[in-house]
Amino acid sequence: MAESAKTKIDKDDVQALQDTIYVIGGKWKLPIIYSICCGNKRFTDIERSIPGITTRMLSRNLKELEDNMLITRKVDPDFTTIIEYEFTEHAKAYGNLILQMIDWGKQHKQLIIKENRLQKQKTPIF
Amino acid sequence: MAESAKTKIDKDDVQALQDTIYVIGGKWKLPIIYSICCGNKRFTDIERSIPGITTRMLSRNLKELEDNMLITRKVDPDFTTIIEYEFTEHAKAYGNLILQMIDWGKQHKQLIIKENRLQKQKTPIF
DNA sequence: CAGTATCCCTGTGGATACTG
DNA sequence: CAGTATCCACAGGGATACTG
Repeated sequence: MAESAKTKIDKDDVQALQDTIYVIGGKWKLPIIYSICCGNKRFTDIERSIPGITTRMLSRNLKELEDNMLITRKVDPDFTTIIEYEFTEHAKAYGNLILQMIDWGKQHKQLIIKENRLQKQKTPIF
Repeated sequence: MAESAKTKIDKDDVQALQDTIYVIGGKWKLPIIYSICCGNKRFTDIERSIPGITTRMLSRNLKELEDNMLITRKVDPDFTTIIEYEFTEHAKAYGNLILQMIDWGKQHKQLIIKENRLQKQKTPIF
């Protein structure tokens, strides 16, 4: 009984975190979500708004986001070349998180730069 | 001037999001952070608390989190086999985000299950 | 415009064995 | 206890070219 408190954690929570990262993980998911957040709806607009993304990556990631019901893909009934991506209601509950991640990322960058920790990184972020 | 509003997005924000996902991305980072959040401090405790993680993955990810200054590694001056991982102050500002991600992950899971979208996933999460 | 198709490379992660 | 070392598989991602 004198055993030091072995803290257990909720396995469901671990699973939830892994699910979350599975859905929004990878290099492009958050930027794409953010771009749509900002009002971009069409493929080429989203593509142009995100520096460095390729059509292939955009296409794949849009599909995955659609599979995970974060966005919907709508084809214009008259002009089938007009396709618009929009958030689902479910995804909108997520917007706040994104803003926080942006904030956190910026703060983090400042910190890392200030502390001159760049050398220790195998794969520097910046 | 009749051009439809081409929405631009803040490139710095995109970068911040990519930095964030770089730091906390991958399968194990969030679970590890969460485990430490829950009070686990030592290697073996953390390892046991996260289902499926291997020593290799834990070791690597702890090191990366340390490089990114989210945690500190403290060696007991008397017992060098006692090593404790703790959050930096910087990382604590992050706790709230984690709780939100757990929440979101759980909600998302419910939704996906309800909508019977599982079949459409190439790599089912659940 | 809104994507596919190919090819190729790297990094992440898993399995297993070993160590100060 | 707290890790390394090795080997290997696969998915994510980049470059480039092509299409309805």
